[in-house]
Amino acid sequence: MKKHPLALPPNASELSTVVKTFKALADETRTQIILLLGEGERAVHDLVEILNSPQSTVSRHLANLRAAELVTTRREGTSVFYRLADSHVADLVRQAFAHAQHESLGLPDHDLNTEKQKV
Amino acid sequence: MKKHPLALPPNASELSTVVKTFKALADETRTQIILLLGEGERAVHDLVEILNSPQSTVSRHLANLRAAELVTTRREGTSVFYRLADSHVADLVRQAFAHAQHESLGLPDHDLNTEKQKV
DNA sequence: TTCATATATCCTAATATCCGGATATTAGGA
DNA sequence: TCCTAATATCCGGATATTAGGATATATGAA
Repeated sequence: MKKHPLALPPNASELSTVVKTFKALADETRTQIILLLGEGERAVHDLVEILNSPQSTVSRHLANLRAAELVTTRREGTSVFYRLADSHVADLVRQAFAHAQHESLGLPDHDLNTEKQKV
Repeated sequence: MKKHPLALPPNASELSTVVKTFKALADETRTQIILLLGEGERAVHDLVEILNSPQSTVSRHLANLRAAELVTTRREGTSVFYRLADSHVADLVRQAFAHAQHESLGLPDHDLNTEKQKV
């Protein structure tokens, strides 16, 4: 497959959307929620139990993901079920994890800090 | 293709790494830098010019990306060239952009807010 | 050594984000 | 209507992130 040159000035609106997505995923609890929802929808109280975190906290994170349009809700009685808005997000997170496993082969690069130890 | 169940309790260290990566990408300037480096290495002063942003600001963002181990440096004389640490990050960003383009088909979902307009 | 260029880091104020208890809000049942 | 379970939102304090000018550091040349 050819390597796209990544058209330079990225569409401002797209860039904004992308950054919002990354912001939404830049939190352990939220990333965990995405992983969980990758297995199927879940009611809030289930997530609260699984994550073992106060209800208000979980709800806040869910609201965050909702605002970023990464998840969707469905109400059934008094419960609200959350699910992924689409499969792409889960793919993104999976890919990030795949990459996280790879790393570790960290040749220290040019080592900017220890440039020359001032005594 | 089969759907992986996404092994539940994600390895704590991996989760941490993933979140660090997302945090690093959760900024417009830094995402733009990654896009630029996706085309090849660049010296800091070039990035400063392209991004039209103060040198200290660009350098700070580069340090951030360096800390997240997403980029690598190489010095040549007084200039420092930055490049992607590996191709995965660029893939991740590309994928995020692809997703950003897709969206827009936003059926309002269950619309939690406008549940019932209190007058 | 002195100077100029290119970078990195320091410092401070402004913002943003986070947590979680307290308090709404909503739905359904008695 | 009153009560309870399930959620969402509010609030205030703690922490983190950001921007950018000022300053320090590194490199090469004169």
